Amino acid sequence: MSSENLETRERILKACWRLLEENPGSAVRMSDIAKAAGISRQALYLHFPARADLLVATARYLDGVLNVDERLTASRTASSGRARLDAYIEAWGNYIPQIYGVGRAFMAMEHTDEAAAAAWADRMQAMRHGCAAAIDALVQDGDLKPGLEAEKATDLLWTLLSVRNWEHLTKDCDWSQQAYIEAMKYLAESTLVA
Amino acid sequence: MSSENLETRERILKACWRLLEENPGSAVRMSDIAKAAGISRQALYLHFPARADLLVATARYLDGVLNVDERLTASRTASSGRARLDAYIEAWGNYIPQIYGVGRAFMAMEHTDEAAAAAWADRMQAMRHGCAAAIDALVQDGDLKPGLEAEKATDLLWTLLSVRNWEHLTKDCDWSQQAYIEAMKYLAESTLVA
DNA sequence: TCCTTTGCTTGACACCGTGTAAAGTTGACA
DNA sequence: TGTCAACTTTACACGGTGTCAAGCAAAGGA
Repeated sequence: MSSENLETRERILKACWRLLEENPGSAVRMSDIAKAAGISRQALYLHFPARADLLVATARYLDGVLNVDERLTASRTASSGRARLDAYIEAWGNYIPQIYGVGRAFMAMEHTDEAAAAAWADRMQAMRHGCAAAIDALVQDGDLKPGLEAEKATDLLWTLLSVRNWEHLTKDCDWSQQAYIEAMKYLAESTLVA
Repeated sequence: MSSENLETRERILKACWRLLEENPGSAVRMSDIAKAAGISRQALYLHFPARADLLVATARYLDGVLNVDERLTASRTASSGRARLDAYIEAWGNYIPQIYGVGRAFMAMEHTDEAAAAAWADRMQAMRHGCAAAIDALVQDGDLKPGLEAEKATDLLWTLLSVRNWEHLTKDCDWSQQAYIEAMKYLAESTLVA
């Protein structure tokens, strides 16, 4: 039964993920997810007491399936600060499209749901740590732009690499993923690197 | 009666503006606005058939009161392309905080309300024209970064100057307005100007 | 003076999506 | 046989938007 439980749970998470990927932005309701998972709406609430909880679980599930840690730690092995910055931009920038559906759902809820806002802010804070580490590597090499504090540089990189900016460039401006990555590298390099 | 009508309308718009400024992000309901304007909720619907219409009218009202055109056209008189870029960043960047309340309300509605999304997209498109004009001035001077197409440069500037980025830096990163303006000028100059 | 129109009020209600509550069904397993 | 766990069905409360209908008060013209 407990295994059945886990199977159902995973079916829910997969369904949630799929629906969010398919309709990024448009409202995906609890009833839609339940239907897609092949269970009743109420069974869904037995597994996840609130919509925000389901989103958080889906995000964690994605982290596991997509191997975030591995992707992002790859950038840590870079030899120089510059290389590390590039690797980080590439890793994170290519991760965004895969979490975009869930991220968009979080961002839509942010305005109304305190828990969702906190969960998303938390994930973005974790991303900021990656930015800080990349900037730190630059500092170690003495390659941070002169006159720029590490803290400010981190904030700038964090802002540049926001999901919103990715959305804006790839959706509103119709840029390719590759063009986005290259632009981010260019922006980061020309504003943060000595 | 017609003058009374206009007075009421303006009272509504002012109340709406004030409430959105005071509670940026938090939910401002139609009933809140009606109460603040000193009328019944239904009278509010007599003036504005839907929440989105009220937001649109409030935005237009702000444009008039705050003299957007004058602010933004000031940048057109700049002597050089570089100066014009700086002037535009300053004008728009200092305009953002004043429209932030309304903007935030629009952005919160974007996900659910088609009309609101279109209205906000329209306003942002107008802002893009300003970016395009600034980039064009750079091109005229032969000062656009070599290898960078005008279209791409416009998209980049448009993205950099998004309300989201202003929000991120001043709210999430706790930057001062001045620091924001300077950073934007720095980013634009070092990535777009030859 | 009466009558119409205008701008508003009060009160009720439908709709939608989230979340809660309660009672019933099914199958595994001791 | 009985219990428990996972799930189902049905029903409902709540909050916010938007609609509908009836009524009221004051301005202004005949």
